[in-house]
Amino acid sequence: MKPTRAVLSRYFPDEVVRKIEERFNIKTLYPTQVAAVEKGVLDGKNIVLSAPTASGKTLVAELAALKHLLNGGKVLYLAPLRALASEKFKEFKEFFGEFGYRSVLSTGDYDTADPSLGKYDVIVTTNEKADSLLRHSAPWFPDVTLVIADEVHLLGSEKRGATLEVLLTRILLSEDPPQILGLSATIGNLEEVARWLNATPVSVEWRPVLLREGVYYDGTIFYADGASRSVEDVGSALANLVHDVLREEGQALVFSPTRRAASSDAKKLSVYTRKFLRDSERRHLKEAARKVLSSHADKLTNELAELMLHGVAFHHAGLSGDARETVEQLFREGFLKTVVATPTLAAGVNLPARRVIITDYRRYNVELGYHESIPVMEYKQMAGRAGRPQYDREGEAILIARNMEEVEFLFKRYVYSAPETLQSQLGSEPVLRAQVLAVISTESRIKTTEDLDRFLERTFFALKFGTFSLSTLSRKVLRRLVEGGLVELNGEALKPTFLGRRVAELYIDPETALEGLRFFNSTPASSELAYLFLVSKTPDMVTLSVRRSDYEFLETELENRKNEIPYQVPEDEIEYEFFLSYLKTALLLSDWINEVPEDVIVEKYDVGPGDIYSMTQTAEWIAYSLSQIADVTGHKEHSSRLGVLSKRIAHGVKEELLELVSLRGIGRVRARRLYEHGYKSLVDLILADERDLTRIPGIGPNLARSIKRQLGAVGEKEEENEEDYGPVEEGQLNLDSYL
DNA sequence: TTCTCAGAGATCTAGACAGCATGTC
DNA sequence: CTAGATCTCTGAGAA
Repeated sequence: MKPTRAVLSRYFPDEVVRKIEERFNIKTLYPTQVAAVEKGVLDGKNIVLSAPTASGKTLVAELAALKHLLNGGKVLYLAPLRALASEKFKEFKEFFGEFGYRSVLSTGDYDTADPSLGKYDVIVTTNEKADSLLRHSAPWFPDVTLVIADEVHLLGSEKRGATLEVLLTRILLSEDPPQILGLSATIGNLEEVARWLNATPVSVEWRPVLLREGVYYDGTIFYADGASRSVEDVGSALANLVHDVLREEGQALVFSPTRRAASSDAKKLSVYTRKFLRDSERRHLKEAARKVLSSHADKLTNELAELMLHGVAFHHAGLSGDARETVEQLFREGFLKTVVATPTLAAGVNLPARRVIITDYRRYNVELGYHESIPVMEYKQMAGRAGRPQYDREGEAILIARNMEEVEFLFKRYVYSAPETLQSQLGSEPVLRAQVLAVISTESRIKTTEDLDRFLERTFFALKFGTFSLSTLSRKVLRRLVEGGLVELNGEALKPTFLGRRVAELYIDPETALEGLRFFNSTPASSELAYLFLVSKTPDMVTLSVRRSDYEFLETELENRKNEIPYQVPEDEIEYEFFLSYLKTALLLSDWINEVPEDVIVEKYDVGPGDIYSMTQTAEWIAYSLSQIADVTGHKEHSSRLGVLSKRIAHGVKEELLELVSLRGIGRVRARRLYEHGYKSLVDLILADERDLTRIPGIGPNLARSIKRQLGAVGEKEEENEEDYGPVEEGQLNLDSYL
């Protein structure tokens, strides 16, 4: 810890330092921040900073950014998750706003028009969004003088690592490369990653709250420091650990390996958590539960609401976004005593708790078909959530062992182990295929295979494995792209086709486009289900797994609607299962756009509202992209059908409601009600009496007024959008006020 | 005849980025 | 170093 002034006065004018000290009450700097400054973040040096969660990495980023802003620079901040991006955006808006600089957020689900991004000083995006913006040749990019890559260890992620790797490679190779600040969890090969980024590695282990790691077995917590603690036996191991910390007015964050385990653990714990609730807390929780249920009335949400009344909740991706946020907030405010989560919360938003409990170190891997131990890095991420900086003197991360030998094993495997080394994920063919197409399509400097090789030489993969294997693989990948008509290769000369460029811009997997083309070329304009099946079959779509109990209904549907599906039913058993899972996915989407209620879909397909949301969102994007691909390749009929379908998926409605649903505040349910009451078009609504509208259930006076206002302002709509407020919440309608 | 319950066998398993044009119940 | 919690089916015995 050092006085802020002592460290910063060299770099910032007095009034800036004063503002940091006084306005933000930062009187001293953490070791993390001191170390980063000493290694040269503020001197423009590339840095990869590895430090625990909550050890002050964000302030390092803010200081570095501020330095650039004061010099007239521009900052690009990359986050791996939308939720993280929007969390940082809020922080930055406040911090940089104080100095007169403007921040924007741009992610897939929340976007401002691209050109206007250039007006801002700090641009916050997800990695993929930044990549996409670059593919659309963001005109402001050359002005960026600092790139901050948060959670760079994502580089090692099988699914998404390559995007970040290629994005960073592009940045490294850009004409006038910006400073790079990488922020990372602890990794095994920090030096290597730093070397790749021309950066100085800075590793700090300091935390603002002491972390004690331990393993529990049979009534005792064994700590890494040799101490131990007896825990009162109230039931199971998990119950004991939770009860023990609640008794001392702490909170517990429990990690369970599956959704089912999370909700069943939460249920078992409710007996204990409820005892620690005060009346006022109980009332608050009741209100919150009511609110959660007002937007989703399905099985899963009901289960959650019921548990919330007892001071516990589960948290996983099946929950709707607002339910998840509610749980996070209630836990932060102390109303919920315990949250049981799947790994969503391990890498997502920071939700610290006095005691973190990891119930199982194994996780089932569907691809491998067996349980594997979770990586050390993931354990460290979960453990790092222990201890709330303002409230707890120390935090505890406890693994549960089932016998004495396992206690020892867990210490060795997790507590005392260093995290794994990061591996480049660029070496897999499908991954490289998409990236190579993107690079060829959008990097104007890449005109020959030699240029491509030179680019690939600069990747993290090449640093580690040399160029040879990558260039061999890239030739193979190129051949495939040429065959697919996405790239033209004349001798050494390399050029994207129009289609290829479009695929890169749409951000879809080249295989998705090729799958679409095969469909368009072999099938005349088709049924709704055919298109949905196509969307589901695409590698960009997440498909539902087929359960034993699904066979019956899937096979009947298949029998009845075989003629609607322009694909052969495969003989091969494994292929057949894939086929059924595409069918199941297509059927869910079909129910969705035919206005089957959400709670019915939840029951029928055994998914949560959050799953429906993410599936429909993905399907909408793919359907739109495929309609674009059809358009570009001259399949007009396919294109227009897919275009309509995409809109229907977005809103979950039949075609006849598309017009109504364009109104703000009107979704699938209210649109249907309006329709049933005879308001079938916007014109009907223009002619309608405002008071008559309020008689329709679900439409109150505020909403009725809003509808009329929107319709009256049709001609002035442009004006409304003209003024750019950035992604600010105030711009949103508060729908609660309609109810 | 119907219900209940124990035991055996079968089943199932985390997460979440992107386009484009505007906003759920 | 490791699969285990939950669902479903079946059949025996009770009501």
